[in-house]
Amino acid sequence: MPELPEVESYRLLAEGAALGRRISAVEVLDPRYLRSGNGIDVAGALVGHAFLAARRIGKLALLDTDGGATLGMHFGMTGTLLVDDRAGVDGLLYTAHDRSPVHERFVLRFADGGRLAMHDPRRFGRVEVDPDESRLGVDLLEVTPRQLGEVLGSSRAPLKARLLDQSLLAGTGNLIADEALWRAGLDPARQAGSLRPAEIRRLHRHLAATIDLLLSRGGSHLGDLLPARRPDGRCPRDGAALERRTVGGRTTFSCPLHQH
DNA sequence: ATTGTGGCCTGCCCGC
DNA sequence: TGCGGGCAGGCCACAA
Repeated sequence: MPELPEVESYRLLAEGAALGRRISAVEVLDPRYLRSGNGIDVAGALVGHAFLAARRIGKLALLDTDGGATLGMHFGMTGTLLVDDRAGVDGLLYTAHDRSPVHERFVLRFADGGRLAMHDPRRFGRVEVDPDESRLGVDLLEVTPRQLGEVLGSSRAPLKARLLDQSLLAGTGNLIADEALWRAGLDPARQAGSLRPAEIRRLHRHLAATIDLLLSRGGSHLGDLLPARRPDGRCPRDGAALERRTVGGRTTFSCPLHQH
């Protein structure tokens, strides 16, 4: 699913194509897609209003309306944002070949006849009005070395698990975590609190470089490690057989030769 | 409190 | 060719 680069492309799409258009209708095609713990009436909050700004915190896209309400969109593992049937990114696995309307879960109609839709075959995504933004930690694009040190803290959890904890560091997904740790030469399973200051700085540098690279390439699935993320995969750097494990509950590939 | 696990869903790929 | 099992980039509730 979308990691930060994909959600950023959705944000850019919304910013360029959805701002200033009056919303005329809300279609919740899948009732479970609505996360309505705060009891806010989605249609009531959106209809008649227009979006003023498109923001993003981690993997959460946020559209602020001129009525004061904010539409929050999570894309789960297979979600895509469509505006007037243009997609935010191409080449997303699982959805690239199939944008069948039956997989649309949430649609906004604009008074000008256009539409904004969330397409999500696997239905792990969610929409919510006025989501609690404080649930999310510092955004991966903005984290400082000092903040990264605080994210890791003295935790005994695996390093990778901490990087994936959205309440601490927002935006890191499984692929980006593997790619950055591979580049930084750090073992994903190491206790987070065991990193020395120099290693934290190194990790910060490689996280930043990784996200910049993937943003410029246009997708979290375009990393250098990704082609080797398969059985019998070999480290693109030194040719060693990659190790495949579950770390932090997620499938993890790493190089036993240069990641410590 | 922190850390780990199962479950949510659907589609694809592989092996039999 | 058909079918079952395993697997997938996220997140949440719950258990220990």
